[in-house]
Amino acid sequence: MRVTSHDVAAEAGVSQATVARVFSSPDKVALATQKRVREAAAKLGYVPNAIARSLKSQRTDIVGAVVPAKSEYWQDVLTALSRRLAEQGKQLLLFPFADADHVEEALDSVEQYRLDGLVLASSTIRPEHLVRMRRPGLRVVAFNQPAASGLLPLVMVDNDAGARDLAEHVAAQGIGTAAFVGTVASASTDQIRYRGAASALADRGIACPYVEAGGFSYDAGYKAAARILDGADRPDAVMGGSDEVALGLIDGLRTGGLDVPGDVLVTGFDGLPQASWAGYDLTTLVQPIGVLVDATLAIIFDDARDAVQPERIVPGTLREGKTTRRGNG
Amino acid sequence: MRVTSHDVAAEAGVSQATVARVFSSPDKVALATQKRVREAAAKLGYVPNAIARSLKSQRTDIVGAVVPAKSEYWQDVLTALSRRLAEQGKQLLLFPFADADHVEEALDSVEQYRLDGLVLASSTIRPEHLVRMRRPGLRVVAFNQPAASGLLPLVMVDNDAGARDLAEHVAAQGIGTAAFVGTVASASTDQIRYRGAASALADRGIACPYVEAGGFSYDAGYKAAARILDGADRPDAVMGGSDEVALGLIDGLRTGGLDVPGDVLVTGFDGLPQASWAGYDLTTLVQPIGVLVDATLAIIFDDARDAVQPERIVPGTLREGKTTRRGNG
DNA sequence: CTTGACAGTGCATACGTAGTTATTTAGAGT
DNA sequence: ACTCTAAATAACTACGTATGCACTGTCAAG
Repeated sequence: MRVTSHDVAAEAGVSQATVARVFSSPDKVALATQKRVREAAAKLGYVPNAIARSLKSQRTDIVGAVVPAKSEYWQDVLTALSRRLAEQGKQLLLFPFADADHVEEALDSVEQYRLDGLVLASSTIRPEHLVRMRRPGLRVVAFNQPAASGLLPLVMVDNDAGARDLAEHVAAQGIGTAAFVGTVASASTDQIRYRGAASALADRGIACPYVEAGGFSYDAGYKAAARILDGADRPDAVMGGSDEVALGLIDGLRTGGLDVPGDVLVTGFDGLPQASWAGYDLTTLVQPIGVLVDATLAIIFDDARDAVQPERIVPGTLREGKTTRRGNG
Repeated sequence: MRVTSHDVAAEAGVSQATVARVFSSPDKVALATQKRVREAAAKLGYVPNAIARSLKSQRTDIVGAVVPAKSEYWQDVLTALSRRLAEQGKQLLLFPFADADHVEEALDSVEQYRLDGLVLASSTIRPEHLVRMRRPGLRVVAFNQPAASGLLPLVMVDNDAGARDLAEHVAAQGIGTAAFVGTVASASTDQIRYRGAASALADRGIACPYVEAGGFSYDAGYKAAARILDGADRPDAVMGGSDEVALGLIDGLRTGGLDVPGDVLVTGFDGLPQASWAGYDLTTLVQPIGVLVDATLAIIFDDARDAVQPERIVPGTLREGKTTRRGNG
């Protein structure tokens, strides 16, 4: 049998309402009474029931996150998100989906919970799904999802500027040709990153064809490397659409007998921990995950309910690794 | 204003009870009535309130997981866990903790939710914390946590057999000396893995001193490599206490000028995706995460409430990579 | 035609809390 | 001593659903 606030009230000789106040708004209860209630609670092993609290208060103190089940990048985001929430006494409820076709199911279960907020991650969530989540009383934030612009409050890294930074850095190493190996062509982040990079390279007279890896994974990058090796003219630099793809590219190119960075320069995007590993030391654009997460939570918990959709574009940081360090210069 | 089952009932011309039954036990409602109710629900945009359901039914359909905030291995476990739960219409609530000293806080918030089950992950959770979680009505399972044996239902990979398999495999490559680089000496998995490996090696007359990396991370392994390089007699093989540490070791040894596997063989433990990456191709013991997760959920949701603490020890699989492939043989 | 079984439905209630309103108590001013 | 006010507490209700119980109607067996 669970111990309820009524039991504690009886033990302490006060009303249930007083017990509730001790745990939710202690400043309204006399100090002596508080002490008595807390002692009774401790004696009986009372713990407030969050479910009942949520039903009454219409706040769950839970933020949901709709994320792809498999992705290194999102793991880091979720870690940061859940830690920040935990600091505020809130929790993170996961709604993973296997692939784009299963997003709908995840969203169905989201609606059952009266979440305080919802983070929509993954650029593979389609616009019609995004709009569907616009419900009164639910603060939704699209995370790193350019396609949500104008539809939902949005927080993302500056993909365009980041891609340009990377491209300029690569160009400065004195390359003649380049290639961009994207993840999935339909992903909106992919498109922006490619356009940014291609545009910056074009300004320097360097062509940059687009190659689709066909996935967000290491494997996709690894396989794409083979296609680049088989191609007629090998580029001097390969820009990966994400770190995962870039790491696969590096291993794929090296397996094919090329030296990175000796023969080919490689860049990534995201700033995964693995990108910093000594075996790769990848030049990449590090996303300021902490800043992004803070901005996300600010939108969710900000009392000022803006009429306009807030949109936060946060700059990333170029991290120079040895994958773009040519020769011994 | 939220749409409730009462609103739907009014719209469909039935009682609230019937609406509730349509969504929770449809077989008790006539098909014609069901259709009418569902149409009314669709028209009004009704979605059952999971909070209220939980309060009444005393089931949340939510499983909690107490996990360390930073760890590659647990990410994979959580992914598998949340996917399996999603298939059953259940959700995963995360309770991450930064380090062992913050476990208490995580457990405090666990108690507020009336979870259907709780997965305690991480070998750094202390026994006193484990026991505290034994509460009526809450199904707790210790995941890969040997120290929980006898205290809580337990699911884990066979660390001892796995370590022996790895050790025997390494020994078969014809090594003379070895070293075991553990993660954190106080972790119970670490101890079992070391003893298993050392015992198997001792049977073949190979000594295997223990080196503590001091952490579960790549960095810890990377730094431990320096200590091995500085040591008087360099071992022919280094066994990592986990894949993360082993990957750090490899890069650390290579940075120090050694060839892996040419000069030193390296093994890991866990079977991380990164261990299969071509750049490493680490020999490791792959944990059957799917089996472990299934066993965990079976304990949580099995109606048969055993008097005895169930204990499932699942064998892992040796994965031979090139880090233990000597020369060209 | 009666009876019993049973599917289908409505009524009423309870889950445990938070907040609203009403009541008591204490303290200060004259 | 007597009001007046503010603080502290109690009584009560609602949050939205699930479920036991009672009731109605249908159908088959006797």
